[in-house]
Amino acid sequence: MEKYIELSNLMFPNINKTVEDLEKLYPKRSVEGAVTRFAPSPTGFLHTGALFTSLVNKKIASQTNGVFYLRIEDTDKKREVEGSVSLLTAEMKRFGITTDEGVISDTEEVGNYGPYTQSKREEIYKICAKYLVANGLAYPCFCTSEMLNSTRQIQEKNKQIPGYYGIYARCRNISVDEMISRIKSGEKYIVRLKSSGNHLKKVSFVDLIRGKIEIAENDQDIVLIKSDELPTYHFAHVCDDHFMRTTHVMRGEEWIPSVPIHIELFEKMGFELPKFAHFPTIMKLDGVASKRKLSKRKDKEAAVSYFLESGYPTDAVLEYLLSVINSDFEIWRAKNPDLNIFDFNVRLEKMNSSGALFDMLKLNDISKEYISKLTSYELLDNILIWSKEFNNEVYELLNKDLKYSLKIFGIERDNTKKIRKDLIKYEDVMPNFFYFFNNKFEEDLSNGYNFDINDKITTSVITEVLNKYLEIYNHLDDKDSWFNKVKIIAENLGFCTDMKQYKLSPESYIGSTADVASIIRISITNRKNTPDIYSIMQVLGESEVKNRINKGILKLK
RNA sequence: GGCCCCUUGGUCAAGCGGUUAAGACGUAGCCCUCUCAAGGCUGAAUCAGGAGUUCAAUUCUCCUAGGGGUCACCA
Repeated sequence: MEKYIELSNLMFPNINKTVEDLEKLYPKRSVEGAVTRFAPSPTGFLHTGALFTSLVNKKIASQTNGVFYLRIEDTDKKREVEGSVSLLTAEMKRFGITTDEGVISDTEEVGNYGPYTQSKREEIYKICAKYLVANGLAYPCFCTSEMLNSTRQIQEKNKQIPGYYGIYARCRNISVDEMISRIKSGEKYIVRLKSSGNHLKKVSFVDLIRGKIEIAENDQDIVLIKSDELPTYHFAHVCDDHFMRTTHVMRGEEWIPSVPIHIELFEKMGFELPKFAHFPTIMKLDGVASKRKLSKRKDKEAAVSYFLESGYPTDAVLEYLLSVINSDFEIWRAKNPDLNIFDFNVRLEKMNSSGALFDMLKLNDISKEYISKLTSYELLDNILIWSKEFNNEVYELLNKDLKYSLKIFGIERDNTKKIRKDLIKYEDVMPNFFYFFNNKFEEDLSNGYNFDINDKITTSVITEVLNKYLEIYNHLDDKDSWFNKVKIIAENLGFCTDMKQYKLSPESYIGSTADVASIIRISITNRKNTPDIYSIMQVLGESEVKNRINKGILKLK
């Protein structure tokens, strides 16, 4: 016993605080709700799966009046990407994933359980490691990575479980005296757990999503403190979640296999075990039959920045995520179309435990629906905000004449139940509405008109329609009289004005009223699918409408 | 390969021993219609396979298969 204490003092000469001191410094919280956290590594960007993890962690805390905090796990200095933390916090904020505590920017944090950045918690980990060494539960390991590699090769050759355990854990059997003298002589070492687990026995724990899970006990003498003096994930997780008083550890399912390590660590430290929940992975179909994790390199939708850049409303993305993973969200949404997404109660036990495929089509539908509910004011506002950041051309165009822009978005939107759903994301504005801007329209026209309706509608028919239309066009007409005039043109030129009739014998006519309308639509917008032509003309104004029709006639000659 | 997790239509997903096996997206058709849409209606399409338990199995148990994850001084 004495020897272990001597060893621990030798290994951690500058550590004077004890685990008891930490217990006092970070007392049990008085909140009765769940204490949850989101603990990403600063490796560059917010992953879509991570957005989901943070959403659920936040929800579980807020639903129970608990605490949700952000911790940065930066113990791997090699993988760290500069600027990640500010990007991460900014992106979370954009999606409304606000925290009660923890890191809030790359320089600031709030709360009494910090620091919330692991690299600043070195002393805490060392206090804990020293405790373990002093009690003979951890030891210094002098093995070099070459030695480790060669034993791994031997193990693989002999088809044995790889790793540092049993007879392969050679440093665990070195006498304490020898450890002390080797350290004194300046030999380099790391700190390992002295595992007492048995691989043939099982540990079980209750996963809040999956129920009881049984796995073999950990028997590996895993690394606690690396040669850079920072802890490994496992050790940091146990120390942090204990002293930050996390009650619910909720993370991706890739952590399930290492839970036995964590359980052993919690027990050796004498810490109470938190509750665990492991989320399924969001997958993507790769080829025909095989699935894989969303990957940043292959899938644009793996990074939440993609949704931001293309202008998906952030709530639509969250809504999609919830609908993918939580069974009754869509039913709730149907019943409560106007409630905020954060009013939905997430229930872990209702969460699906199998990995879901990311379905862009479904996201698009949700997003379309979301945008269709906005008023023209809200839409313009959102697009202005989006374009200012991501598409300057759109911003300039819309901002030049706000009244005009508002009119564009008002078409078939305000005061109507028949709202169009042309926009999936804000990025779609220009492809859909370019023709409201003369220079954009001209640009589009440089590839020619696309009057491709049917074989009987030749250039001369089109010219005739346009000429007639110009004759009768009156900008002051209301919608009904305007359409009546269109019908008259159609009738005079041999088009069928009765759709039913036309469907019965299309061969007896050049086309239908619909085709006449198409001709007018194309001459004004060069598109076959647009909102109501009458409304478009009203927004464009009389002279521009005449101008465009004249231009069409000229170009066709 | 060992261990772990998962498996209801094309996708997401209700279901928790007896159901005509919800719903959404997508898809096909029809209706509405003065254009483009929007909307409405209808249809096609699912319990991975095999044993067992049971009067009864999508539901419980076991096996097989498939998919995914994990086996670092990375998280």
